[in-house]
Order: sequence, then C-alpha cells, then structure tokens
Amino acid sequence: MSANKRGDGMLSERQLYILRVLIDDYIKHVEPVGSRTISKREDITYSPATIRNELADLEDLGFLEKTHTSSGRIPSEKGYRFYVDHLLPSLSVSPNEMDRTELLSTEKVQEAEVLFDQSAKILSDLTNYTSVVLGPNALDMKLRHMQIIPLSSQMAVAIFVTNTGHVENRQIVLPNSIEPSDLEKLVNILNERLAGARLIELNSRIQMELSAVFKKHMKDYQNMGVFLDQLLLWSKKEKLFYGGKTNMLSQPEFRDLDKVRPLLDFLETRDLMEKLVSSTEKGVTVKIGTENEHEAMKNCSVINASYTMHGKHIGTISLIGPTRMEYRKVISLLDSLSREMTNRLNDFSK
Amino acid sequence: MSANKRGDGMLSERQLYILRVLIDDYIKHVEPVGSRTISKREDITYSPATIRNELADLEDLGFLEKTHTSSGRIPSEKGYRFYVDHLLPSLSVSPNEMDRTELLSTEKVQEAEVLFDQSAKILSDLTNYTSVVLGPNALDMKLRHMQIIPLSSQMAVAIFVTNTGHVENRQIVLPNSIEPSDLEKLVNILNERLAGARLIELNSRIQMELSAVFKKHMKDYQNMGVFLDQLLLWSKKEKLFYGGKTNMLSQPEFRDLDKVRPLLDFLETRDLMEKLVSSTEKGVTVKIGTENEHEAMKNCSVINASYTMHGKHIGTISLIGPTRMEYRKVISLLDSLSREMTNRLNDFSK
DNA sequence: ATTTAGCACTCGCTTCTAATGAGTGCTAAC
DNA sequence: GTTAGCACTCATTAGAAGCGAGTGCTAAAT
Repeated sequence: MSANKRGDGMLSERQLYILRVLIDDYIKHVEPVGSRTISKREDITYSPATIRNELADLEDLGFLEKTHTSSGRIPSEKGYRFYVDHLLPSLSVSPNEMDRTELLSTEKVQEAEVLFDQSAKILSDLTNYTSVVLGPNALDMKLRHMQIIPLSSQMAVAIFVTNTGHVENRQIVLPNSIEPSDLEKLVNILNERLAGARLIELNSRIQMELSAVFKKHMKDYQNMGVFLDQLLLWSKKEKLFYGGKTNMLSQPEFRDLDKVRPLLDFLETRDLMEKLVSSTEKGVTVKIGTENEHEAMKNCSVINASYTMHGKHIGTISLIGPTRMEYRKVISLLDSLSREMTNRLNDFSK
Repeated sequence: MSANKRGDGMLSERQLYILRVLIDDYIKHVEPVGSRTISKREDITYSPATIRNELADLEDLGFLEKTHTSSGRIPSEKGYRFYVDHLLPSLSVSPNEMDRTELLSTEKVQEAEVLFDQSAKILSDLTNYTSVVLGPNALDMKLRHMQIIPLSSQMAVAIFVTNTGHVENRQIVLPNSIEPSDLEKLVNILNERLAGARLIELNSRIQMELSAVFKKHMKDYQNMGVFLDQLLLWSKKEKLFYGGKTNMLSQPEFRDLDKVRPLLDFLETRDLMEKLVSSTEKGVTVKIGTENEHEAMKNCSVINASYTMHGKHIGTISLIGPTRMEYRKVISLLDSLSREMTNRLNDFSK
C-alpha cells in the first residue's frame, strides 16, 4: 500500500489531505503555501521535509504550481478542478448559513425584473464577487395577446403580451399597400389561432398552418409576407442583471490595471456574457479558468445555477470571481438562492 | 499699460497667451509644464526667466498649481474654467472634422433606443472617454392608447402607448372587488378623455376632471381610487445608454486602482448618474471638477449637450473624462452629434 | 522503507544610498 | 522690463545590501 507516485494515478490519503489543506489555505490567504505552514497545522503529524516530498509529487502530477523556483505552492487549474470535484467538504454542512433564504426582501416582489435585480445585488454583496442573472428569454414565452396600435399613417407599434406578463413591443412601418381592414383581420387571426404559441415560433407556425387562412381572408396577401417578417423577426432578448460589477477591482489578483481592464470589458460585452452564463444544465455547475474559453476569463471561475418555472429551465444566476474562490460557500449560496428564485417565480403565477 | 498683477483683475495679453499655451500643452502631454518648455515655442519671444515670473503671477491668481515645490505648473480648476470660457480657440475652426455627421450609421435607424446606443458608442470610441446618453422620459410623453390585458383572475398587464411609440407596461393586481365591466369602462374613459395627456399627469387629471364621470358610470367607485393609484403611480423611467464605460482605465491620471474604483462605482449608480447628466440648458455645457458636486467626480469634467424633438428638450448626451480633456475637440463633437440626434429623432415622426 | 534533520541555494521584496535632471525663486546685471 | 546665473528642491531611477520564506537534496534516524 505505497503512497505517492503510484502507477495507477490514484492519490494516497495523505496526498489528498495535503492537497485539500493547501488549497483551503491558499483560498483563504491568497499567498503561496509552503511546507512549513502546512506542517504547523495541529492535525498534521509529518515534518516539513515529508510534506515537501509530497508537494513535489503533487506538482509533478499537475495539481500544484510554483510562482518561482523557491516559492511555496499554489493550486493549478487542474488542482482546483480536483478540489471542486472531490475535495469539497461535504456541502450540506452549512446548516446555520441557510437563513439566507430570507435575504430576498420579504415584501412580495411583483415584477420578476425586480427579483432578478435584487438577487444579483444580494449575491454580489454577500460574496464580494461579480454576479449576473440571465433573465428569461421572453421569446420562449407563450403569446397571450397581440395588438397593433397605429401612431401615424405609416408607423405603428406592435405589442405582444406573454402568458408571464412580459410585454414585447416594436415599432413597425406600415406598407401603404396594406389596408386597415386587413390589418385588423391579421391581428384577429393571430390572436385566435396562435394564442399559446411561443413568440419565437409565431412566424413558422404562420408559414405552416395559416397561409391558407390568410389567402382566403385577405385582399393583398402578397405583401403581407414581407410585413409579417418585419413584425415577427425577433432578435435575442434575454436580459442581464448585474451585481457588483466593480468588485473584481478589490480582488488582490486583479490589483493590476492591465489585468482588470480585459475583465471589465468582458463584463460589458453582451454576447460574450450571454455565452458565458448560459447553461441548460440543472443545478450548480463550476467552470474554472480556461474552461470558460476566453482569454479574459483565464484567471476566473464561473459558478452557474439555473432557476426554473413550472419545472422548466428559464434562466441562470451566476457568480464570477477569481479561480481561487470560496467554492464551498459560494456553491451552497448559489444553490439556495436559485431555489429561492424558483419559488418566488412560481408564486407569481398564482 | 502695465501687465501682470494689476488691481483690476484683468490679465495682460501676454498672460492670456501663456496661460493658453500652457493649458494646451498640458492637455496634450499630461505632464507639468515648465518655463523652458513654453519659451521654446517659436511664437514665444521671451526667456524662461520672464515666463517664470508670469507663471508665478498666474499661480498667485489661482489659475495654475504646482505638484511640488520645484515642479512645472498644471492648470487649476479655475484655470480650466477660464480656459473653457475665454481661451478656447474659436470653435468653428473645425471644418473638415464635421463629416462626423455621417458617423451615425446611415441606414435608417428605426428605434430611438438604437440611435441612443449608437451615439454613445460612437462618442466614446471617438474620444476615448466615457459617454452617456440620457434617454427621454417616457412619462413626459403623451398618451396615445392604453389597455389592460388580464393574465389570470387576479393579475393583469397595463399597457400605455405614447405618441412617440414608447410602450410602458406594468403588472397590476386586480382587486377582486372590481368588476370586469367597470374595468372596461375605466379603460374606455381613459382613452377617450385623456389621450394626449402626459403620462405623468394622468393621475392628477383624473382627480381634477374625471372623478365626476367615474362616479356616474361605475358601480364601485370607492375602491377604484386605490386601484388607480397602483395603476398610475409612476417611477422614474429615464434610460441611460453608456459608451466606453472602462475608458477611464486608460486615462493616465486614473492609472491607480484606488482612484478609478470610486469613479467606476459612480458610473454604475443610476441616480447619481441621472443627476450628473440631467440638464435642461440648451446647447453644450461644461462642468469641471468639483462643479459636479461629487467626490468621485472631483478630477473629472462633464460635457453635456441636450437634444430636442419638435424644439422641446427631451434628453442629453454627455461625455465624462478627466479635467484635462480635449475641450475644443470634444465640445464641437458633442455639439454636432446632439444636432444630428435631434435631426434623426425628428425624422422618426414622419 | 519511511521519515526527518541539516544545509546550501534561489529568488522576491524591502531599505538605503547616490546620482540625475527638470524645474523653481531670487538676485544682480543688462 | 527683461534676462543670465546660481543655489536649491524634489521626484525618479538604478544599484547594492540584507532579509526571509521557501525549496531540493543528502545523509542519518526510526
């Protein structure tokens, strides 16, 4: 039952323990950890020299790194990954911290937007990292009612109300070939036949099911196609809610302007953020460093939790921080917060 | 005709000239300017010693400062103020730069929001400062049409469309004391009697003009009051559009994290920004340093330009940068951009 | 076969000193 | 009124010295 460099790629108990202690310590103090520091812990019975040997092995295996030849060790990305996957002190051990549930203001929030915004703010306040809530995509909601309200002879506003109470609206140009009566018919048909369809599907449903109906009832069916495209061509509409955008500035590893700048720029770039934070996986996921597949994020971890409505995934709440994050705290926090959001959201529809 | 420290508080021609040259130079190089530097300019005929005397006087008068006893001079806030008010090389002298008009994408922008967003982005790209567009306050717009769309037995969505095509919407709780027929009547009355009124006025107009009508037509007039309050209690709704939020980080005077942080935090604080950027003055205004009345802004200048619609002020476009800004360039830029925005906006309503 | 004490060595960080140079204010001469 | 000359100030830079936390390796101890 020998220990360190076995061929089977397994770590000895002692190695596991040392690795965990080291990462815990590094996360807490953000400074390279040396053999002496570890050996000083009362639950460690080995001398610094022994520890050193183990550390050297752990480094060879890729779990640790040095900042320079004679420095202490810091966790590598692989080290963090292993820590998160196998070494996190069992998560359920945070019983009295769970009161956070109450942190979302108890007064009944009416608008989902306020809930998202509050959640993001709370999360960033509690962690001192940056948080992002990815709101539901209104286009996935179901059409409750639509309407076209003329503004002038040429312009009008089209309004779509979803089952969740979202309102999507856009200004449209009325082709002068279109007759008011046809417009009215169009609206009626859409409301009668397509109520309950997801907004995003409206256009294709029309193509498939309703072209006959249109042909029958409308005088100028030809031009209607172009108009419908204008009316129903959606652009992505998820909304992002931020908390603690500048919190990164107080993280010691980003105390350098040239390192924060790309980060802050990244945060401001909508599509990158959407990509980063989108995830359809249930529960909490952790992406570490380069796993986020963007240069600016290489020293950051992203924790992602999805929230649901009637059991269906509709958005995420995420936390962005340095790779050395307080994973344990943060994961359980995100877990409970996303549950709470789910609850609140489902309350709305009562 | 003596020169420097006259009792009348006027500056001599030479002092004016030196002051302007110094500030120009400082704005360009962002480094304290010494007497030698100034005397080296070919249009200056005096020796460094003479310049030094003038500089000392200008300092006594409060237009200049030193960073330490033996450093060159930098402009004081008062210096910048004077420069902006009296020394700016006549603004109209930027003829070939005026093509910027075209910078707003020529394809016809339909939504005002896109216009605002583009303008902010262009402005920050062109200047490398941070820009903010304060959108129109939808509540100042006139009611075109309103509607209440039920979601469930208790919830509904209220929608207000303005003459400019803005859509305001909110979820409301339907008191179960209210009868559907009354709701319908309410909507009808509002549309008939209050079309054309500014949203913000709706509630008071009802109090003043319509309570009689309500009393007459509705069964349950009592509870209506509370409901109306819920329906028509607006919260501020200006929208802010940003460009170059992180540009501050590349300004040499903010190369220090502890100095940028408050600035970035300030930018993220809605109400502070609204206050900073609101201005009902016509044309371009310049606020320098502490004139902005906030600690975080003490080393910044804010240039503000208002844009209008049908001659009425409806919003502003602003630039935030270090007090040593390229005022000349920036002011003329803002002037032409705000005009262009005004033009585009008025095109919409055709 | 592990474990540990001992030791030489590395490297980042801090402190100190000296040198440099841009700039000033003042005085006396032009 | 202007300017040359000079002593003086102060921020910045470079180098040298010393400190200390940490390592790897070897040889002895368990």
